Amino acid sequence: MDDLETRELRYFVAVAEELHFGRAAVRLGIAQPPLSRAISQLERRLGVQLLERDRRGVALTDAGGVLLDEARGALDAVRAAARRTRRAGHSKRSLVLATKAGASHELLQRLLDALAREPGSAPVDVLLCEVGEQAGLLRDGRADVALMHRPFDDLAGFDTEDLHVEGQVAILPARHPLASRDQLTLADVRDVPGLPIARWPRLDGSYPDGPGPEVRTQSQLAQLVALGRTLLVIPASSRAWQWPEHVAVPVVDAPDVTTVIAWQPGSHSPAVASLVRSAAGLSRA
Amino acid sequence: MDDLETRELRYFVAVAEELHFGRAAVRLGIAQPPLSRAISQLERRLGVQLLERDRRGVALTDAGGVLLDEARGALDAVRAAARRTRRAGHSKRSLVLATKAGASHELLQRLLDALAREPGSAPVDVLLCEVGEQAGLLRDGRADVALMHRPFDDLAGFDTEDLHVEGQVAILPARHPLASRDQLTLADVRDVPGLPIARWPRLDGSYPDGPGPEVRTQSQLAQLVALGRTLLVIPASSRAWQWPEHVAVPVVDAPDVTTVIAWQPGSHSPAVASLVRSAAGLSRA
DNA sequence: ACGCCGTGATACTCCACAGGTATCAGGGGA
DNA sequence: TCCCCTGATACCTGTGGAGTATCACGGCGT
Repeated sequence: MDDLETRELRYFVAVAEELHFGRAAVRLGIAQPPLSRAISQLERRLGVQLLERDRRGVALTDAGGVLLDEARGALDAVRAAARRTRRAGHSKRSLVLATKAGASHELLQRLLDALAREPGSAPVDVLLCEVGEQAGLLRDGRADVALMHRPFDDLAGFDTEDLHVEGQVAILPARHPLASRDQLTLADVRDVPGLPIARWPRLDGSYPDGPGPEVRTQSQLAQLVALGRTLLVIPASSRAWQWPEHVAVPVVDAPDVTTVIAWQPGSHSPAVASLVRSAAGLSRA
Repeated sequence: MDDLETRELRYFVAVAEELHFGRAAVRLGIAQPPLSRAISQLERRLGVQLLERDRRGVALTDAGGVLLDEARGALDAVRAAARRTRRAGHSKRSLVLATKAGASHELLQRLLDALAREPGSAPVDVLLCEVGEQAGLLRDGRADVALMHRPFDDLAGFDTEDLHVEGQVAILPARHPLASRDQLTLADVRDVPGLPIARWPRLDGSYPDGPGPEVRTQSQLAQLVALGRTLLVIPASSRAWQWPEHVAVPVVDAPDVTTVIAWQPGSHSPAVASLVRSAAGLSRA
């Protein structure tokens, strides 16, 4: 019962994602026949059919779906091992903190200040990323800790510590009728004529239906807001990237947003532990 | 920047654990020279020194320590991928539930009864294991869910749902002076003459100092209790494996024990989800 | 109806590299 | 001093991963 090699997992993930041997082979930088052989050998080794080949394309079996999930996780773990080891060895003892660009700006500022004052703490590199990217960065070792936001981000599989709770505000052009109100409800901001809420892609890259503009990055969104083309409901602290000609109005019944610091469980790294302790202490102060 | 292969990780873990190339090679079933080469190639690939070879043995560098941690996790993930895929394919749609032998007996009974009554739920295989084994079983895919006990078990890295909270009791021979009390404190049961508390091995296999007998398995412990050689403080529900000539006295200031059901986060398996839902519903009823 | 394209599978060839054996180098301990 | 035990080196061998060429087959165009 010997272990699978990461090469086999990598090959399978490519085929399972492309559902096409030829394209998967190109993506992997090898020829198609070795890939075919590798996959059928993998199926033989596992004693399980992973792919349904009816001509014109390929489909995943149930077992194949399970392996796709598991293999992604396993590959992330292998890559994290390499990344963390390299960083530990190159003895830049710095930690990488991932956070959504623009979010929790003030909290981050205070955290970095506090760490700078703390003697003997590792230097922190800040890695600004797009929405939802943090989980992947943590999982494959490109980041050591991340600031994430409940209930938006998926915290499954991480250890977390709550840092900050806040309400949400709606961002509106200053001259908009709703902008003069001193509070709003979710009902008020749903289906505002001329200010539809932007649509983010699903995991598979497709967009839900609706009137709002399609958006993939925070900077796209920021520009649409500046143009007065979309309405935004965001945590109060995100106003750090404020637009001068817009106002923020509290949305009283929007769910509270908790900023948490997240890290890989079982990390055993004293540097991570001490950073988390500093952050937690900060929020209690 | 190609990925590490599981073979390399396996080799490194063997050397790092044995701190001896020869023994590691035997354990891996290969000769020593290829192992030496594989490790130094791994060091070259990572650009990091992993081992300090001063003649007479080998020591881990800091980076080596990091890799040992990470590699164990990565190997578990790879093995879990293979195990779960095999099980998914062989279409015995059963789930494996791991639990400490003897613990939470009544809760387990009710859970299994409830699942048996539930139409369309997957059959459950119960895997009885020793103290602390559950985490490893979940991590490498030998089990799908586990009953674990806070604060005893390390729940880091798992999703959990609380099922049951209970106090702890001391198990004493019926004729012991303390047995007639209707409650005890931790101070009462510490250093009871003639009834020292058993010592469990540490992670490295060594035992802490103390007067109590050394113990590795639950059945060893059960026998020592039956012989009246040791005193036991355990969750009240564990009395399911009761000894007729012993009594259980509540220890009022011992920390409460919470029985939780734990699973791998991001499991995406509907069978696991429905089992957890059943269990959670059970505890609310 | 026929032939063409695009799919994945096979047949074979080749060489890179994992693994084996033999041996070296050096530091402690008897 | 010698010997043993450590890990490293040198060199050889065979497996198997990867390449090229080709097949088998179904859909679809004309």
